[in-house]
Formats: sequence, structure tokens, C-alpha cells
Amino acid sequence: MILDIDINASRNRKTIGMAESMNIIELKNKGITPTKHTMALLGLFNMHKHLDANQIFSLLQYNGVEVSVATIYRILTNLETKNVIQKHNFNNEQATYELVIPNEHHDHIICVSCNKVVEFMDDTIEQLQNKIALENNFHILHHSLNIYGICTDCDVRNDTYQL
Amino acid sequence: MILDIDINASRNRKTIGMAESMNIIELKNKGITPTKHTMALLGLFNMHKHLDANQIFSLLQYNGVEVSVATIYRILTNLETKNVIQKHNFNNEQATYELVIPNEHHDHIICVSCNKVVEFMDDTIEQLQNKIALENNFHILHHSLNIYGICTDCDVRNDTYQL
DNA sequence: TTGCATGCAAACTGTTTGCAGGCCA
DNA sequence: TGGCCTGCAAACAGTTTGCATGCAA
Repeated sequence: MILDIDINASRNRKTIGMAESMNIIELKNKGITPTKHTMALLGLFNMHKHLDANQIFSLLQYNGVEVSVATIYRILTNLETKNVIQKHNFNNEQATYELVIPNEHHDHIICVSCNKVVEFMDDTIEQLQNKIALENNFHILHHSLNIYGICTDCDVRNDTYQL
Repeated sequence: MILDIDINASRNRKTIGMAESMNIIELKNKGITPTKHTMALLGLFNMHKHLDANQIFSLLQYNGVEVSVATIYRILTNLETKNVIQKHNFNNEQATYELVIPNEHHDHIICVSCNKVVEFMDDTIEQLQNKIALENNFHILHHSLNIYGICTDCDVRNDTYQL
């Protein structure tokens, strides 16, 4: 696994282990026990919008939170079930997770070189998808639109190599 | 694995083991050895547009073609490299493959209940994606747009259950 | 004291690979 | 004969699970 994230980003925060985006009461209302591990995990998403299980494991360890991979997967599964986080399969390797923001939806552009993920949202595309589902007699549940490409940073880097 | 495909579809064909969509010369030109296994595998795509490794294994076995799973994966990887077939990750379980038709592109609607896959294509969406990639300074390579929903058949079935 | 959260290790699934045997040009 | 195709079994990665322990309400 390549950990191409700024691992210091979360270390520099003062209150490791507290998710800003959702307070304890909200969590409890959803039937989630706000354990130390769950809170620490959620806290990571303040700094990193997209994380996979291994990155979470590394970041927690780096932040001094002792936790097993099994627990991380259990927490992730639980949070996903309760619709607190969302799972993506950007590649055929490991799954990536991000926080669910109510009434907010977006799609993703993924750099196949550095795995950077950029979010975007296009109303026209959204509407067209609904139309298409309707035309094909599908009751639409959700969708995933991923654009894969090379970001500017990597493009520049590749140019340099070719000199 | 649920083998929800008409397994007889391929048995009823006269010439099992011959892919209509691509002749032997074309394959050789692409550096693919047209072995019995490769041809039989490709032949399956005449009847089934979307197949995963396990379905391929079952169908081949059913058609009397003895082959190991390892070989299937090797053939699939090879064909994908040579751009004869295309790999999709519709769900986080196994990968699905389909034939590449030159100059033809489409996206997919997947029924989360029966795994049926319907293809569609929308020029406006395609163009918007290019625009979005450009706006975000990505050199676009490809994309995957999957709409997940419930197809009419399954909707009806579910209604029945609820009676 | 009860129940849920956790760690550990084993299991499991999809996929890949090393190695030895076999087939065909 | 040489090279590639193949099968087998083992390896591998990501993920899940059974069981025993332990913490917390």
C-alpha cells in the first residue's frame, strides 16, 4: 500500500479523536456507540476526505491510537450501515471511505497515478441519469460516476521524466 | 456465487468454442494465441454480454470444456491487456468482463437485486465529463458510470412478496 | 453484572504465481 | 527441441468472523 497522504495533517490537530462533523448525540441517535476508536476514526475524516482501511490503520497508529485492523473493519461496516460514511470502489484493490454529508452528493475524478481524488457535481448529469433509469424501467437507488485520469501534478512529473 | 444466467443459452449454439466477434487472424494480430480455451471463453460472450470468472468457469464446464480457474484468469488478464475485453467492478465482489467493441462506448445500469446489466449511452453526459475533467486539470483516460437500481422484474417480484 | 467493543488468529473470497508437465510448431 | 499453455497447489490481499477477554455503564 502506498500511503500518499500527508500523515502529519492529523497529528498537528489539537483534539485527535473528536470528529467535528458529527457530535456524540447524533451518533447515539443513530445507534452508534461513540467509543474511543470510533471517534478517533471519524476524526481522521476532518483532515482526509477519502481514506481506506489501511490508511486509517496507519494514521491511528501514528496518532498513538492502538487498534486492530479487525476493529477498523467492524467500525467501518457499522458506520456504513448507519449511513455515516460511504464506501467507494475506485479501483479493484481496497475500498475507500468518505463521510456522508446529508443532502450533498458528488462524483469523483481519480488520478490513476497518485490516487488523488477530486470531487465534482453536475446537475445536468444527475438529471440525465434519472431520465435514463426511467427509460430503462429501473427504480434508481444510487449511482457512481468515476472519471479516471492524470492530474496536473503527475502530468508535469511524467513530462520531466521524459526529458 | 449466484449463477443467474441462462446456462443453456450457450449450450444450444452449434459451434461452441468459436467467437463470432473476432476471428483468429484478428486475434493473432493482437498477439493472442487462439487456443481452444481462449476461443471457448470468447465464444461465451456471443450469448452473454457480461460475465465474471466464476460464471465463465461454470459455463465452460457445462459445455464440456475442461479448464482450471487459474487459466481463466490468465486468459482474462491477457485479453484485457490486449484490449479485447474490458474489466468492470460493478460491485465489491468479483470483476465482470465484456467484449470491447471498437469505437463503441457505453455505461451500465445494474440491478442490485438480480445483477442484470443494461447498457446505455448518452452523448451529453460524455461531453460533460470531458468538460469536467478539463476544468479540474485532469487529463482524462476513461470513466465508469454505473447506475444502481431495481429492475422492473425484481420490483414486481418484491411487490408480490409484500402482499 | 451484563452487554457490547475489542484483539487475536483463523477463515474466507477473489485473484495471482511458481513450478512441473504437456502439447504443438 | 523450444516455447508457450496449462493444472495444481500454494501464496497473496483485502476482508470477515469465532472466541475469549475486558472494559464500562
